Amino acid sequence: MGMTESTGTGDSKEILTIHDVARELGVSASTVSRAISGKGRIGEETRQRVLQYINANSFHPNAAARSLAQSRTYNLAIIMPEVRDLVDMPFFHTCMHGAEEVAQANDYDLLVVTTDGTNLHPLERMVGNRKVDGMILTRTYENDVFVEYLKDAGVPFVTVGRCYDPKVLQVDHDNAGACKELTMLLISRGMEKIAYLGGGMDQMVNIDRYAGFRQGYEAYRKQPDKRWIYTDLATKNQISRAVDELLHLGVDCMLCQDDFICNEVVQELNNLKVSIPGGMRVASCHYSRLLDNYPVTITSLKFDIMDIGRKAVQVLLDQLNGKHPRPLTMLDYEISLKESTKN
Amino acid sequence: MGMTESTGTGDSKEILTIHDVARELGVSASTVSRAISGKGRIGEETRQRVLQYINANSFHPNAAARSLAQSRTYNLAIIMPEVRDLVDMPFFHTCMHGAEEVAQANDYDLLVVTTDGTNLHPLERMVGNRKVDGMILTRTYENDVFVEYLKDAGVPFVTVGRCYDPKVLQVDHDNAGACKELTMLLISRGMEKIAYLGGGMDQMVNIDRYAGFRQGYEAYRKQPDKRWIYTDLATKNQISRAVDELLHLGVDCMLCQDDFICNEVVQELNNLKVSIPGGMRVASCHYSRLLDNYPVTITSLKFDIMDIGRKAVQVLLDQLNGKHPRPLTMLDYEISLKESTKN
DNA sequence: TGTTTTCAGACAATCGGTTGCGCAACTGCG
DNA sequence: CGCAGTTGCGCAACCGATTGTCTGAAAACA
Repeated sequence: MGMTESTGTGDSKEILTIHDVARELGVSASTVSRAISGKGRIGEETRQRVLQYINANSFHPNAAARSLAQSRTYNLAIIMPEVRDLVDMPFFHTCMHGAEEVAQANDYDLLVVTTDGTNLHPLERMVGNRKVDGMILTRTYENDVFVEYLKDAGVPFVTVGRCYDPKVLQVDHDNAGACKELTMLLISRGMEKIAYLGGGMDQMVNIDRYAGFRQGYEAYRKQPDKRWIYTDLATKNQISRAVDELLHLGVDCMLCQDDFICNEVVQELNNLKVSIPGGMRVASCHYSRLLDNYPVTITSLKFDIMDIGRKAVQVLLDQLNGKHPRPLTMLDYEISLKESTKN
Repeated sequence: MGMTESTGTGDSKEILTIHDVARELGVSASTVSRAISGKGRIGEETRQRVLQYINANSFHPNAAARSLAQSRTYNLAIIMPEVRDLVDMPFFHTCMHGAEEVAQANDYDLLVVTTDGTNLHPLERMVGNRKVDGMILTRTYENDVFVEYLKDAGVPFVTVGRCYDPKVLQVDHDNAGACKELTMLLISRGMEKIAYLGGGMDQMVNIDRYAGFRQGYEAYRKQPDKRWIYTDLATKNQISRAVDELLHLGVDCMLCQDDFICNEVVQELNNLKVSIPGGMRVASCHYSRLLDNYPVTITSLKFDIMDIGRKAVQVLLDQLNGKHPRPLTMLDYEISLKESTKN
């Protein structure tokens, strides 16, 4: 009843425009627009009438038209590395879900873009396109091409993990601080000779963790022996060999840069029938499910990864809304003290 | 030299419009548009001149304007489950990357949307919004709310994995066929008593695999003993107990519904000091890196997960472009015959 | 050379919102 | 009762592409 001029087929795929709504309510399109946005002068009564109609008929303003008029897309892009190194992917994916959560809560949408880290084309297209209001870079290198490009294209963006340029918006966990605290804790528990097993020193996160380890020692005015320190581990074999050598050097504890290395270390110790923590103490600078498979629970640092994505979007939205967030956002961590370092 | 009327600040953040290009070349905007799209009447010479200018100045037509005019966004959405069950996430993420790959290759962008599988609001917004041309549903249930909603909203979409409605666009691996073939292969290798370890029978994929197992037996006009069959395994404990019981029943081989179950089975056999394949044969209906950790290599079915995402987008784009793809796309599999089933 | 056909390309309307401006009605105050 | 100030809302000009229609010139034909 009362359908004024619909085609009558009731095919349910009709999508309303702001003009339809206006006509139906006997007001002008601009009034409807103002009712929705809440901006401009509009009577409270009319506003409610419009809002009610809109909800009842589940009207949503056309995104393209809105974005053309406002020069704002309500889209963000998250730039992901290629699926090559599968070990790291869970990190990026978790991060992405965090980002998506906050984006959705703010009526933004999230575009995923995969790149090999060198090819600028996809980025150029998105920038020229104006398809997004801002971007999240999930992996950056020293003197990153993407960072440089976005900087002088004037596109708002935020990096996940520390960026070499301190002026750039960035969100990171306090890797250095966390590793320092963990190292100090181990020392305070009587471990004198702590070995460090790390690698991939071209990545910020690894640089920071290693720095934290050294700071932990320095805080006690001590120094680790050079022979206890590995910063170039890449393959499983290298890790096993390092474990062997460290056992011969008689270290008290093996501090592993990440869950992957820690996993190998524990397996190697198992192979060698070295018990944990009886024969050797082990700790990891990053927790993941990989460390759940052992009978002994592993002492580790816990970082909430989703939070990194959440915070990245929050900071980016602040930026877009003209607030001026501090460039560096540091996220909290948690030290999970378990059996593997009982002394 | 030769800059006609730029502001001269050279701030590099100026973004060209089609009109800028037109003015610069002394043609009309419509000519530029036609040069880009290749549609409509346009001289080859002019066309090249425009194209060249566009490339040189890396001009990209504004996405919002284009999408307003064409009623086409060149966006697709992929609907992902919440991060709850972490075991399954790699599947969805891999799938997503496949989708993104093909989308990008076709100048489409991919929006990620996370939902709990019941809340229609995000979907309604995207549909009303007209923010995407089509959607990919990564997880569907019996009588899925999303499927039903999209069907009668008339939005093009494709499901990853089989859908209860055969008319819906869907992409899946031939789970039933693969499991049938694997079962037959095992029987042909002399395994008479094959146990099946599965669970989660509310999911299409599990239903199909179990069906395939039965078909494999039927093809030989044989029947597995009821006591060899588990279709309700959920926890690690249940799996260990099943393994125990099956050992007592003296089965020849344990066929595991997925990598997760297989992992547990192998670990339990290890615990019980049962050697593979000496003491027991093991096969998995799904390969993953989980199965790489053992000294013995595991016979399994290999499905290329990225391919599912790729194919989903291809099919969806075909649909959008007016081709009429068959509703069901079956993807190929590979049987990886390894030591764990040597007889 | 005159007429018809072909073709390149300009003009203008359109997509569906947003927003500055102006007009009318209403308020309050002297 | 008159005038300034406020308020509610409509008009119309955008935003930057696409596309149907129209024109003028060149090509083809007689």
